[in-house]
Amino acid sequence: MEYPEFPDDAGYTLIRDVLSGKSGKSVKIRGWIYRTRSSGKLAFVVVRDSTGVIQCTVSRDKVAKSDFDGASKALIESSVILEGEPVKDDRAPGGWEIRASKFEVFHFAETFPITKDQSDEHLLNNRHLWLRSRNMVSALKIRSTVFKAFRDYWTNLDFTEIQSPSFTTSACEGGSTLFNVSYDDENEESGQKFYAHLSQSWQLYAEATMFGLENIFTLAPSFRAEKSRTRRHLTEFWHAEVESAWLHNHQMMELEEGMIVYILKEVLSANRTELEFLGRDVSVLENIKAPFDKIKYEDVLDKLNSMGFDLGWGDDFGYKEEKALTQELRSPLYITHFPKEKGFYHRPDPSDPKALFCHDLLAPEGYGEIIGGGERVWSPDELIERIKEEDLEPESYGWYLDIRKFGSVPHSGFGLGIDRTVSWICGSDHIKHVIPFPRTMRRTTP
RNA sequence: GCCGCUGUAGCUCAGCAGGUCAGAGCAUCCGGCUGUUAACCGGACGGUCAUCGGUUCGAAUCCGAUCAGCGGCGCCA
Repeated sequence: MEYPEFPDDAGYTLIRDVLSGKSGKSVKIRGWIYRTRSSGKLAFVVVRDSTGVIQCTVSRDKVAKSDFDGASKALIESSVILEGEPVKDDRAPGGWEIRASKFEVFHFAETFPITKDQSDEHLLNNRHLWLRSRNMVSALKIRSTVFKAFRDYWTNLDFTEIQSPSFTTSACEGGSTLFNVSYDDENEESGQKFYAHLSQSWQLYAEATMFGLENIFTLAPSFRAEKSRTRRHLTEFWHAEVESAWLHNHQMMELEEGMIVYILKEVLSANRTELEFLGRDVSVLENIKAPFDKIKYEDVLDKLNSMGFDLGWGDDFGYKEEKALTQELRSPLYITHFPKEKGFYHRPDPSDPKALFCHDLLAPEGYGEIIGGGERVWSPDELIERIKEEDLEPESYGWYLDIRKFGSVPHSGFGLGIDRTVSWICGSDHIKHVIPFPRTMRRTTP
């Protein structure tokens, strides 16, 4: 295969600008073939770039023979460079087309494995190619805005972004969902089963880092070896977490509301086209305003029981319960004051010690939990007591307990599941549709 | 960990009371068409029916095991 020289690097027009009618009389476009049809004298080549798709007509009488031959035989995903006149034409999908005067196929693609007949499995096996699809491109643009908005919101509040390790020996959730990392040769000699775990959350590290910086956040992957096979779970997911000194649970909740509203505002302003391409009902997102409804755990029990469930104090809400609560909602919902068994690190409410100063934020429309957070236990003695109550060993929390011995203060924090949030914003039916290379229990490739 | 499902051509699937059942559409290739909207017309190419074993005169079809994958639950973000 002979490759052409590296083409001119200037003078190209984005397809988005051609479609908006802003371009001049003649434009140069570069991109990839999205669809193609041809007859003996006329080829219709729909070309995409990262900003859109546009139909190009290549007429045998109006271009060099080699250009027409190339346009006729090039397969989907061939890369092309073309010049021509933009024309408003209702016969073209999108309302505009380019009548080509030059049409160069930069690289003839082999037969693209993804055609109109698609299955989940095939698209996952060919994820490295499916990333070119308008679905993936739209979702990833929205995802990028969510990351940026999260970062901007907390930076504007003077929070400091920090990084915590992914290799750790501390568990913050149950040990059953920890990934083990081996250090091959050394393990065999020492008899050690593993070298470290992969982090499930930055929280323990955040509480240590907080004492210097006071207000901090991070954007990082977390790892959970759950055997979960649902549309809401990944084994490697992106975790946006915040920790703040001198802050009560209810104050943290207010900041979170502001964050959600800010993220939505940014996405609506930057990604309306993408939301609409994905078929999202944008009005739902437009109508979300703070403050969100807040309901205590024990009141949720009553509400669910009145809907036909049979729950008592201490029972957890499964997805069925979450779905029942959020299916008809159009705005996020807070649940607070969970039973203290939910987490040893959350601070019990002094006026109701069986319940915690903590909260979950449930996304509406049946999407369910996207945030878990709360006020942390700050008294060293109380923390040790809580660890023992939960049948955990204080010895395994050595340095985490240590930080409480030196000027402990009240503080709160939360974790936001970014992928779940993007999934909700996109109106996606599966979390794996909004991350480039999803990782689940049975898929680590491509 | 538990429950359920799937595996037949490159892709999507049909065929499964066992006996011309190796099929269709799409893709690809060849031919045709000056306006197509993942077009249309004609032709060609294409499969150890996931793997291994069993039942049977005979297995894509029934049974078992294995492998791969998908969905849901519990748990969580």
